[in-house]
Amino acid sequence: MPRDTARADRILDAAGELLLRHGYRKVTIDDVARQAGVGKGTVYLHWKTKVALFQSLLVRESVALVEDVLGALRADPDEVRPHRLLRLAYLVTFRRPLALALVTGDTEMLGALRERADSDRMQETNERFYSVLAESGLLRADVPDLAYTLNAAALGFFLADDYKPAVSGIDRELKADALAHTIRYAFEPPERPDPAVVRAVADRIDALLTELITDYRELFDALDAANASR
Amino acid sequence: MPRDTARADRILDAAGELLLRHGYRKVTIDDVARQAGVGKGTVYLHWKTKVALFQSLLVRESVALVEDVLGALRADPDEVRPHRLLRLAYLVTFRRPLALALVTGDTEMLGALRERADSDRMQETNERFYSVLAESGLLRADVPDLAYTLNAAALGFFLADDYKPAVSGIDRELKADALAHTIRYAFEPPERPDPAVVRAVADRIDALLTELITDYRELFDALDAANASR
DNA sequence: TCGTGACCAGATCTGCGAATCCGGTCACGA
DNA sequence: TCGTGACCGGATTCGCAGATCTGGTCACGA
Repeated sequence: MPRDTARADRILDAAGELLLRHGYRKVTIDDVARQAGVGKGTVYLHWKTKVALFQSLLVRESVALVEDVLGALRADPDEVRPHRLLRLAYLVTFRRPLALALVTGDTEMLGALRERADSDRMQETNERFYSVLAESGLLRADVPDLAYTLNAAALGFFLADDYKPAVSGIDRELKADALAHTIRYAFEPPERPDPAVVRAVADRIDALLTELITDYRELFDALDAANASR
Repeated sequence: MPRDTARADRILDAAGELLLRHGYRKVTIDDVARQAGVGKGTVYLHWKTKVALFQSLLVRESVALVEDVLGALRADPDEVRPHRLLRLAYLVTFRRPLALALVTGDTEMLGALRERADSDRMQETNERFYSVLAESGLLRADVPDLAYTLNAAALGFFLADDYKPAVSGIDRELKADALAHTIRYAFEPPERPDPAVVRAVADRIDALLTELITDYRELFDALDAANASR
C-alpha cells in the first residue's frame, strides 16, 4: 500500500508542467513517468486511470488556490468583504495557470476532464457560502438573483482577456481593481461595515473554506488508487 | 448597374436564415440563391465574394440592432442612463441571434468573418461614446479604467449562459435586470440624475448613434459590388 | 441590358489499409 | 513487497488517390 506522498506529488508536478506545455491530449502517461523519474507502472500504483491522475492534479490545484485565499483572509479579516474577496480570488487565479484553465473552461487544456465530481457536500458548501454572505450584512439586500448576478458580473473579468484583447492592455492589478470597484458598489452597502461584523463573517467564511478544503482532500484521496484494491 | 435593393434584401434574408440553421461553412452561394429565388450569378451581381455577402448581412444586422436601441431611446430619453442603455442593448441583442453570435464571437457561426473592418470613424465614434457618457454626469467619476471596467462587467452577462448553464435557469428579463442592477450601482452616482441633463445627453447619444448608422451604411454600400466595376 | 446556370479549377472530403501511438496490464527482478 | 518496462490491442493518425463540392466566371438567351 504505497502511501508515498512525496512521490505522488512529484508525479503530479510532472503532470502539471506537461499539461501546461502540451495540453491534456498530447501528454502521455509515459511522458509523465519519465519526467517524474519513475516507471510507467509506478504511476498506476497511485492512480487507476489517466483521468484520475489529472483530476487529482486539478483538485490539488484547487486546494492550493483556496489555501492562498484562506491565508490572506487570516492575515487580514477585512479580505472577507466581497469586493476584496473577489479581487483576491481573481489575482490568485491568474497566478495559477491551471486553476485559470479550470474557471475559463479551456477545453484544449482540460480534455473532457471538466466533469468535476462536485460532490453533494461541495455543492452544499457553495450554497452556504452565498447564504452566509447574504445574511452577513456585507452585501446589499436589494440585489436581484444574487447568485446569478454576482457570478455573471465577475465572470466577465475572468474572460475579458480572451474576448476583448483590444482593450486589455492594462496591468493585472489594475484589472483586479476594476473588478473590486464593480463588486464594491454593485453588491455592497455604501457605508463601511462594522469591523466586528467583518471579523465574525471572516470567521464563518474561514470555517467554510476550511471545510471546503476537507471536502477537496476527501475527493483527492478517493482518486488515489492505493486506497481501493491492493 | 443593379440597385435593386429589394432583391438584395431578399438575398440577405435567405443568407441569414441559412446561416442560422447551418453555420457559415455549410452555407453555399447556390443555397442562398435558390432560397432567394434567383440565379447564382445574380448574387454575384450584388457582391464580389461570399465573405462580402455575409459581411453585408452582419452590417445590416448591426444597423437593425442600433436602430432598435435608437427607437427606444427616442421613445424615452431616460433609456440613456447607462443601466437602462445596457439593459436595452442586452435584450435587443438576445432577440437577434446573428447579432448575439457577433458579440459572443461564435466562430462556428461566423467563420473567419470576424475581421470587422471597424473603420477609423467607427472606432472614433466608439471613443466619443465613452467620453460623452463620462462627461455627462450620468456616470460616477471614480470608476477606474472606465472603458475596460464597463466592458468586462457587462461581458459576463452576455456569456453567462454559455459558461454557467447551471445557474442560468431564469428568465431573460430577470437576467437583464441583474445586469441593470450591476451597472446602476457600480457605474452611476447614487442620486437620480437631473431630467434636463438626461435629455441633453440623450440628444447627444442620439446624434452619435445616428452617425454610427451612417458609418455602417457607408460600410454596407462599400461591400456592394454594384458600386465598383460594371 | 440584365439574369442565368453550365462550367472550371482548386480545395475539401472520403475511404481505407498501413503505421504509429498510448493507456493499461503483468511477469519478472531487485 | 515494491517498482519496472516490455508487451498487448484498441484507437488514432497518416498517406494518398479518387470523388465531390463550391466559389467564382462568362457566354448565351430573354
